[in-house]
Amino acid sequence: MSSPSGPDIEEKRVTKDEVNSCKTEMGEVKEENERLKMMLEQVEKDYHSLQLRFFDILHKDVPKGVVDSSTSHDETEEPHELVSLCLGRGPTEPKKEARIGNSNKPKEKYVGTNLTLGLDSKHVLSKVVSDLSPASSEEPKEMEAKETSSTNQSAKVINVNDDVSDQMAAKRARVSVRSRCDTPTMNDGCQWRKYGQKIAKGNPCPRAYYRCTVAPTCPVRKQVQRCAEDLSILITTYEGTHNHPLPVSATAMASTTSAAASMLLSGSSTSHPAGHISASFGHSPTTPFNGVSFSQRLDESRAKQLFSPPNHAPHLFPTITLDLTSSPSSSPSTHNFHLPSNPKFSPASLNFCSSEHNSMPFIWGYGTTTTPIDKVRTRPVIKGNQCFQFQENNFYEQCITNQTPSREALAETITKAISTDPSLRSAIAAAVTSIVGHGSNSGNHEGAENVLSLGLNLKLGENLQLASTNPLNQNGKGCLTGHFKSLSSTSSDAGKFILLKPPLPFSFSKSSTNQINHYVPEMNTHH
DNA sequence: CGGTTTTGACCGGCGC
DNA sequence: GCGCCGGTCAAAACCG
Repeated sequence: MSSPSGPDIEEKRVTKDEVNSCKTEMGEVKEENERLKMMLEQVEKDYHSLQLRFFDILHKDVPKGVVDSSTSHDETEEPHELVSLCLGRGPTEPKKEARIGNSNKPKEKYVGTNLTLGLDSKHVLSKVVSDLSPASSEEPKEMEAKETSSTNQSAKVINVNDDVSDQMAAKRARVSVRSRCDTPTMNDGCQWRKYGQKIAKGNPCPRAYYRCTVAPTCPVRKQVQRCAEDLSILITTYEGTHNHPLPVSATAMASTTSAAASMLLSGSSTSHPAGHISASFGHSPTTPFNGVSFSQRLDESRAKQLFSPPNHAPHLFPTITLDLTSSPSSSPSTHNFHLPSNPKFSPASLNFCSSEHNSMPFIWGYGTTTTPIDKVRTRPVIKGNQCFQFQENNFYEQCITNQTPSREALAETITKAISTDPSLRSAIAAAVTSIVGHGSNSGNHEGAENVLSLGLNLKLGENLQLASTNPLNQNGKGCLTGHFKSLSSTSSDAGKFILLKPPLPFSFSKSSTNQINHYVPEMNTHH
């Protein structure tokens, strides 16, 4: 009783060993944190340089008077509201636009500056959106002017850019999303009303036309059609600009498409004025690296093969396609879409492919339809919305097997990609700035570091929380319904989960497991 | 009863 | 000028 027995000593040794191992673990974690900090700093630097570049480009390329008046105003008019989506331009009625466009020969003047597919938070995002496209910042104003007819500022903007906006009105960017989906339509969180259906030439499947009914004046439309080559693939093409706050699930979709669009914009307006942007993430053979592969290429034939929206009329608008279909055993190029391409506006293409998930993958920010929290915990690397798909499965495996070099490799690869790929940078900038702006406007001056971490934007999360209660979001059908329903439902975990998911197309993770452990409790504070 | 879907008609652009 | 085609309209049907 008095002297410690053998087992006791053994226990002490064990605990000492445990302590030591914990210490070493702590050390490793610290090192990892340092690495991640470095990575964040690098991304931050890239972001800032990108921002500067945007300003430079704008000052050079954009006609005078287009940008300035629209960027610095009415941000103070409204409190920090919900993030709303701008997909293209839609201030005027389509028919009117078409007529205006005809008179002005818009097709010859397609430039990136007039394309608006960006987040349109009334002030948060104006910075980047206006950077990407001056028209975008004036767009909501035009709409407000239409609706209220009393906003002087809006009138000013319209007057200043009358010609420009008229031309732009006829030149809207489109975002086409290809996804595997069994249901007739993909539920993207918005409320749509079907107003027409046509059987397009070359595709036995009818094309359905939908109009956004969240707001009566919302000009956004979408077309839904199954791919003739693969009926399991649903192609949804968005066109127009929401002029109302969006439900949470819609913002997720919106930011995804807007990021893709900004990629299109930057690519078409700066680097590749004439052309095809075909950025492929996930299966590119060019830089396969620890399961991470980035590539950007100007491969016309491939772009045509893969990404041309099916049977669309000659594209009056530049179109970017997000390919969310997966091709588990082969590269996306094994999809053989022999589709007409537009001679005037070649489609820009993004390919977000995962190697395994085959329906609406992380692009929406939720890796799985079931118990996302559990997934996060059991798969430590997942940061939720890794929307530029880093072939996450391979990545998981490596990380799970403690191949830390893969993380560094990832950081390196990401950094390289960001620093060398202007399109990617612009897309990232759009996404990041949307959060930065939001955070700063709401008094959270934690900066880009916060922005770049996962689920960091609490203010945004709050907004989303409000939005998630929006009954408009209850379409109850579509292949994303499972995601969004569960995420916005009252069921605790899933609902909480979405609140901290920034509806962004990008997510940069600071760390792995421990990050998430911090992350999850934070979510609860908003519930 | 209000909102949505269906579906044939209509319109405009484009190519020949 | 004509026909083809994509996109939209709008009345009727449908649904909760």
